[in-house]
Parts: sequence; C-alpha cells; structure tokens
Amino acid sequence: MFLSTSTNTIDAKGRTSVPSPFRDALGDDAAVFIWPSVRGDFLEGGGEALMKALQREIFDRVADGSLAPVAAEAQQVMLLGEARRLSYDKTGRIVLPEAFRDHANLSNSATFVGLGNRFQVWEPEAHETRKAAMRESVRSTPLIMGVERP
Amino acid sequence: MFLSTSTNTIDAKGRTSVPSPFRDALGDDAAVFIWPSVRGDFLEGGGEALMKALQREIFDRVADGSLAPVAAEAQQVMLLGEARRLSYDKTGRIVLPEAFRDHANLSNSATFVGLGNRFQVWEPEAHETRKAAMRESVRSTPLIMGVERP
DNA sequence: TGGGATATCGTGGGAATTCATGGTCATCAA
DNA sequence: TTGATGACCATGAATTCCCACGATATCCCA
Repeated sequence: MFLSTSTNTIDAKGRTSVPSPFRDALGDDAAVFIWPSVRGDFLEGGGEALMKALQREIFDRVADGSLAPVAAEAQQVMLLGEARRLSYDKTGRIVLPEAFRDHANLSNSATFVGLGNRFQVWEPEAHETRKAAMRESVRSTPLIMGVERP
Repeated sequence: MFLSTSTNTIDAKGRTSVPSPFRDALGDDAAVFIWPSVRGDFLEGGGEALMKALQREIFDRVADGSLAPVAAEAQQVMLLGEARRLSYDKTGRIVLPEAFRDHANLSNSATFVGLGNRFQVWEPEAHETRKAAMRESVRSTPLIMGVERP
C-alpha cells in the first residue's frame, strides 16, 4: 500500500530516490512502472500488480461491453504505450526520463504522493496548490465510515 | 476496539507512547496509521484494518455512483497521501512527524482518544475544551439504548 | 484483608542502523 | 574519444532500536 507524501531531490543525472516506504510496498521486484498522466502535468505509477490489474480491467470492460474496442486501444496506447518500467538500484534510485520530467515540469525535486494502490509524482509547488483545493473538496464530501464527517 | 482516553508525554525526539490498550487493539502488526484531520487541529488514526476499509469504501462508492471520481481522488490525496504508517518499538512508542505535531499544536504531550474503530490525537487542553462543548451537545440528544440519559 | 513480591507501563538516553544524496567507476554506442 | 547509462561505494544526518530506571498497578499468599 502506497502511503504518505515525500519530496526528494532530482540530481544532475535526473536521478531521484523512490521513497523507502514505497519500495517496501513494491516487494522484491526492484522496479516501478510510471507514465505521464493524461489528466494533468504529473506522473502516475505503481507496481507490477497495478499494471496487470489495469490491463485486465481494460480487457474485462471490453468483454462486458462497457468499453468500446476503439476506446480500449486508446487507453492502451496512452497507458502501456507511454509507461516505462524503471528499476531502482541498491540505494533506491530511479532515473526519470527527460520526457517525464518535461511533462510534470520537474527540475530539482519531485513529490511522491501515495494513493493506496498507486502513486503520483508532482512538482512540489504544484502539488501544494492542488492539495489546498482538495482540502476544501473533502470537507464538503459525505463521510466515510464516520471518519472525516463535517 | 479503541477505548478510553489517556495523555502521554512527547519527548525531545518527538516520541510518544501509544496507550497500551490501543496496542492491544492493534494486534500483531506493531504499527498505527495516522493522518491530520481535514476538519480540525487534531490527528486521526487507526489500525491497518481501518485503512483498508476506508480505501475499499472509496472504491465501492465510486463503483455505485455515490462518489464522483474527482471527489474520490481528493479523498485519497487527503487521506492516503497524508497518512503515515508509524510503527512502534518494543516499548510501544512512535515518532510523531513534525508536520503532524504542527497540525495539532502538540508540544510536550498528546491526548489519545479512543472512538471505537479509530482514535484521535489532541493537544490536551484543546481536547478538554472540546469535551466540555460535547457534553452539552450530548445532554440535548436522545438517549442511546438507555445509556447517557440525563 | 493486608502487605510484600512481581509484572506492566511510560519515559530517558545512547548505540546502531537506515536513508537520501553526492560521487566514482565500468560499459556500451555513437 | 565523448556522452550516455547503469551499478556500486562514501558520508552525514536522521531515524529506529534496545537497554535501564522508576513509578504504578496487579497479583498472591499469609
């Protein structure tokens, strides 16, 4: 489970450390799968299990008719076509490809945000701005299990 | 089940003891999950079971249409993104991250309040004033199973 | 029922480990 | 050679672990 948020440095080689708790969540396979989000200037990622689950969901939804084959191919192009498997070394660092850094406007640092089954990578200030907006959204949302009820 | 209230010291390293009855409620996994509340200056937390249940409830509510995907992501960012898994050592202590202490205005001590499936962490005096307000509120509320009738 | 022994719990401090990050060294392609 | 790529070492700071103490609560047996 990907939890918590942390901001790490991006060095001259484009390297950054995958947060240690995330590495734990990834298990033995020393790699993450990351792709540019189609919804905004940030990256999305997860482990091998997530990638497989996403693939299967696309198949299943074509099978049960809730996703048109054309739309499925579009999903695959933007997800599987853009995603990369980035393995990290013994110190836990990956290299963020230049295209990824451009997409998310990353320069010297990156913020990893855990979202349970997946995570996102943001330019630190952009994430702060977004979070402020989300805080308001959550305050006006119905409760979840008695927690966070307004 | 998290029951009762107790106030413990926060030392120079930011450490505090998770109340022993809470540790019993947490089971084998020697860790608590804690996050800053979006509706006040205090922390909320629970065990692994609570975290998973919250995560699932978000999914389910998106599936049944009672929660918009955008609102779901906001929930995830503010809950899963802000939460941290804090494991405690053999003496039962966790380290409260500085950001958490700031959010709840904690300095030398913290009050753990059990709420059944979850708990809250308050600055002791803030909790006292809040409790006083709640006492009045409860007195004007219909009884529950004959308990707490004025 | 009293009173001493035993266990539990919270707290302080120091030692050992982990973590992020800068740097170096091979490997391979252009 | 140069430039990019990937793996491994070094380091300092931060974190986590473990042992010791004292106070409180619990137990047990007279």
